Amino acid sequence: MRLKLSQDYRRVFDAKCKLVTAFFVVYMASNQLEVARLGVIASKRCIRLATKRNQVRRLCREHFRVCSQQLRGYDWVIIARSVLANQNKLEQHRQLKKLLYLIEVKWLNQ
RNA sequence: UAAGCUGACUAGGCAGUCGCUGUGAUGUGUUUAUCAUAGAGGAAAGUCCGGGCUCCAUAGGAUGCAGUGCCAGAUAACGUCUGGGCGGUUAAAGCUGACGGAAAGUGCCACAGAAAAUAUACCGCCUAUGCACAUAGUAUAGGUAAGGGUGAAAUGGUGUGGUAAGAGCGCACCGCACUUGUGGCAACAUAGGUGGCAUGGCAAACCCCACUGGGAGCAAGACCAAAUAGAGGCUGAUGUUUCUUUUAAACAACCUGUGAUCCGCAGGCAGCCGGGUAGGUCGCUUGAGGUGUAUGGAGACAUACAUCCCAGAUGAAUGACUGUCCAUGACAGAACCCGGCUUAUCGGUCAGCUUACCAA
Repeated sequence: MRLKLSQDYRRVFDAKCKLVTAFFVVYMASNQLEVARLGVIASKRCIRLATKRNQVRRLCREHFRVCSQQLRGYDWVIIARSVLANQNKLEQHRQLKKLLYLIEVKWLNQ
């Protein structure tokens, strides 16, 4: 599901549960729901061309959809950093997989 | 067949699985399931023009400012498009144009050159007179602008007559100006006559002439709900008259709006600082709409009839994976909507035209 409301975003940021890599910044906060909700931020300042911005957003959403069973019960916000735009598609895929693995190790196993 | 030019179209296809957004239907009953269906571009981009739409209680006049600038037409409108004229360019098809005015005025024209615009005379050419035996030379006075040299540009060009040497001084042709006729809606073209050369270039220098332009933009704007708050600070709220006074009214001034200035018009509290918010619904997609046929037109386009409904998000929907085929997929993502222009772009298809070669 998509994270839509402004107040939800603020709640996630205020939870201060974050993970930083070279390509992404991920915030997490628990919600009292049965599903996982995701918001992707790809700002115009980081990724200039609209096509690339859309591409990154879709990739993120797709990867989280695949893993949505493990991630349920939490709200997630992914911020894409400007380095990501210069990578090709294959590299972006690899980085996303790596990110998901890191998330699993850090939070879900606890 | 090859090379080139012009115009139009297209922008990986097919099958399967999972998912996203809108709409409709059904169920459940209050926000979710299931099914069906639709879902980015030729430039969606740059925001460079024009228009619709909305608001600013009006848009009226003068000046200014900005834009446009051969002619005719198309259009809602345009700086766009079509056709034509003229200039430039190409072997041709074609391409291309800041294409009104320099005898209204002001200004500028580096270097070189005598002289860059009131003209003038450096080297020259020629005549007369003096010096000199004389040619030559030199000095003075005068006549010239043919030749040389400079420059991006030199005061009509070429030829011929003419002359002391020369000169539109005369003549022929070309150019130019004026004028008359013819063709054309017009730009303009063309034929005749007259003049005897006047008007160097730059208007992408100011300027003049003609025409056009009120401003701001969908975060426009309308409604609903909540919250601060009809809160705080600062600035200006004047004078005269009427009235016993307050209030109120009139006139002048002042302030605000009419985003350049003045007049005019409207209003009487207005402006600034600082703080907070921007949640929902509408606007929001049926439109100068698309497609087809017919008619009119040289064309841009117009008219009539038939038919179709074709994105509408808002922390922002089009994706991922698998198989397969080929040429191995460029530039690139709607955000109120249209008409253009400009820029980016791997390719592919079709039509017309030109030239060259070959064959008949």
